[in-house]
Amino acid sequence: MISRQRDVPGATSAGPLSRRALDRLPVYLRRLNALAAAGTEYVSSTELAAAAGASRDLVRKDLSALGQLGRPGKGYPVGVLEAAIEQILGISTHQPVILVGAGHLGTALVQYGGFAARGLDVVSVLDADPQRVGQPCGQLTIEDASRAGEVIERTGARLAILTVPGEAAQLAADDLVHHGIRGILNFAPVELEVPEEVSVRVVDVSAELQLLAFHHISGEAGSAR
Amino acid sequence: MISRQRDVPGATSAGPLSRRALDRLPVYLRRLNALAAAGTEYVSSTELAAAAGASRDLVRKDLSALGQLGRPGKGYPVGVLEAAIEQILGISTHQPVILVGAGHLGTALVQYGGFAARGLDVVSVLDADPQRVGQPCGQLTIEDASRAGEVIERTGARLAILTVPGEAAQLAADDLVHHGIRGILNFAPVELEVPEEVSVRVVDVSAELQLLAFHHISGEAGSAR
DNA sequence: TAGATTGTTAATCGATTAACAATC
DNA sequence: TAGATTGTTAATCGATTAACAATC
Repeated sequence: MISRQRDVPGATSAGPLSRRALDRLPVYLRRLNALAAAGTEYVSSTELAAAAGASRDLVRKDLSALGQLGRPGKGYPVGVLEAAIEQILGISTHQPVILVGAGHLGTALVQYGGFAARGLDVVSVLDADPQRVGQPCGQLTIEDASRAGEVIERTGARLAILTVPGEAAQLAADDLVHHGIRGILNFAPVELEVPEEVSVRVVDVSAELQLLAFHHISGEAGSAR
Repeated sequence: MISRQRDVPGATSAGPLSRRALDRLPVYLRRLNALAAAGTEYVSSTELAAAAGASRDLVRKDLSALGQLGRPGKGYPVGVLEAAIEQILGISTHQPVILVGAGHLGTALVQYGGFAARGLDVVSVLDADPQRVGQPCGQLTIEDASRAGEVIERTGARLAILTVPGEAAQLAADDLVHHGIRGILNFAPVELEVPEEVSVRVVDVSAELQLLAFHHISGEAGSAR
């Protein structure tokens, strides 16, 4: 179940990125974006550590996997580090994403806007409810979910956000995969069965809140990340 | 930064639960709920493993921390295991939760319904926009975020879901903590600074999607959980 | 009994922290 | 130079897997 370690395609050079390190890259990147906007030139591992809730040793370890980007005594050049992480995460290549399930959650995500800054374009919203088809959702118009094949072909999307009810999720996923989707961000509280070559990430909101409640009850403190 | 290991208060007996094991409990529970509803009496570690995307050895290890609940040759009694996990996660004690930020995402979560089954009641929705105050949101009526103190006192909530824009998140969190909130589920793409005794869990949707895109590009396969 | 499956210990693996020389 | 901070190796820690006797 644990991902096999594998070389990162676009990596400048240097060592392997652990699975956990990879999870932290977007967090570092968010901070770097803010620092770049503010015109800051260098950032220390200590500062990035505070932003990510990690130790500074860990930050240095993570970043050393991208190459020798830092300058002893000064820190890491913001722009260079930003570019290196963006390259690893493939942001330069703008990627089309489709969203299936135009309920409140789907609508929230379409309007969220945070995707564009990360190289991801929501190019189509689909829904199975004929009543919703044709209605606006953000800047887009809701399309018929039964036409997912056409939409995927037209947009070239390989990623999908799935915000349909739990009982509809597996069928929807099957359809998406059948038509070429290779990565699914699943908001339905259901474990999807997909072919080996398809990646799935699960966002289970109630599980998160339940664990938070547990942490709270048991007196656990601090960032429960 | 890593949570200190600590004895679980309501634990029947038995060993310590690792942080990762704790994360898996809600997943097991979801499956157990379904099995119980179907009238199944016993479930094997193999079946739970398939549902959770873990190995069956790991499932047995996790569950052994709850006590010797299984029967060799038969499996785990569904009802007993269900009750044990619910007790650990504190579901029996229904907990009030408030939600701050009644945009699309907040509305989606209020209407989501999956919380109730997990012992969590969304008892109030708040928003800072005077235009929204007084309007309905699911079964509730939106209240004024500036009155968070009164609401928290009235409802006794110690948990909050934060679905406000990123730039408003820290101020909102400060206010909530000031009025007694001790756990925050944060959807804003911002690292919150909170006192040590407050727990925060972050749900960063665009980071998840970005990582998914990365997995996809780099040809990584399978459940990227 | 034979087959299945648990609970637990030991072995492995991966990730984090500690330490420190090298460098600005 | 002195102080700060990186990059990297070794030590520690925690989590997962493997193995197997005990039990239904």
